[in-house]
Amino acid sequence: MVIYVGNGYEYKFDSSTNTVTLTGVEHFDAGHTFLCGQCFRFDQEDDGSFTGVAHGKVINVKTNGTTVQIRNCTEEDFKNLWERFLGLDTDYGAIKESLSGEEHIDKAMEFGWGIRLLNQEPFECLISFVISTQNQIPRIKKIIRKMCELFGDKITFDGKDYYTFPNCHKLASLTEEDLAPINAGYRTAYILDAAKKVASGEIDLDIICALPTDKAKAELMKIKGVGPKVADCTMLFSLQKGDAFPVDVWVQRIVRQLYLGENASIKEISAFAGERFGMHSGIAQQYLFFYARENG
DNA sequence: TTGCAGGGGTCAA
DNA sequence: TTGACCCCTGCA
Repeated sequence: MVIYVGNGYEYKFDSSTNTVTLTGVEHFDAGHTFLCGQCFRFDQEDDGSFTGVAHGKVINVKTNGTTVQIRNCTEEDFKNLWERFLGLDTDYGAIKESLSGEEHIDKAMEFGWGIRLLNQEPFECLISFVISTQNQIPRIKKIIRKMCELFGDKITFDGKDYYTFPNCHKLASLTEEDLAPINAGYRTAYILDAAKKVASGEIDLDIICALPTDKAKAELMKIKGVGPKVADCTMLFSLQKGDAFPVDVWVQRIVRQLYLGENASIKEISAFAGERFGMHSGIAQQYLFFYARENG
C-alpha cells in the first residue's frame, strides 16, 4: 500500500512489523533533529537510529537519505501523533527559502540541514527545560530518566524497558523528599511548583497555546524557575510558537560573533532575531545553536 | 586523590 | 544589577 500524504513524500505501512517507511522526505535527519538539543528523551542506537518515548509510546526513527523508517508505529499513530511530533507536516523548504539570503544563516542551515522542530508534549517540555537551567545535557537527561523511572509507567520495546513521562497530577502529588533521588538540586522546588500550577488549572497550557507569543511567555513566567529562556524553549518546542527565540549562552556567543559584536545585550539579541528572522526565529535559533555548539 | 571552576538560568534582595 | 544556587563533570 502506498499513500500520498501531502507534504511531498509517500509512505508505506507494514502491519506485520508495525513499521512505517516514508520516501522522498527532504530536510529531515534524525541525528540533526534529536541531537540539536530540543529534546532529552531520544537516544542514539548502534545502527544510528534513535529510540525514545513520547505520547506514552516508544518509537525508533531511522533516516537514510530521503527515506525515513519509523518502527513500533501503527498507521493510525503515524497520522495522529508522529507525523506532527516529528514536524513532518511542515514545509521546511519554504521556511528555509524565507530565511536564506545572508551568508551566516545560509551556512548554519546547510550545516544543520536536517533539523526539524519537534512538536513535543507541553507539560513534559516545560518540566524538562525547568530542569535544564544552569545544567549540562548529560545531567539533564540523567535527571529526566530517573524521574521517569520512578514516577512514569514502564513500557517494553525490543526487550528493553522504557518509561513514560509522569503527568502533572502524578508530579503534583509528590514532595521534595519523594523527588530527592533524582538529584535535581534546587530545581526540585521548581518542578513541584510547575506541576501544581498545571494540575490545579492555574496554568492552562492549552489556553496558553492559543495566546500570542508575548502573552503566552508572561503566563509561563508565573511559574517558579521559568524565566525568559525556559519560557521560550517551552513555547518553541511544544506550543507551536515559531517566533520564540530562546537566548542561551551558545546563541549569545554566535549572534555576538556573527552579527552584533561583543557588547550586545540579551535584549538586543532578541530584538535582532525578531527583525531578522521574524515568524521563523525559532528554527533559525536551532540552526545557529547547532552550528555554534558542534563547531565550538 | 583532592580541589576548584563552571554549567542550555532564575530568584531574591 | 548582582550573588547564590544543587549537583556533576572536567581538568589541574
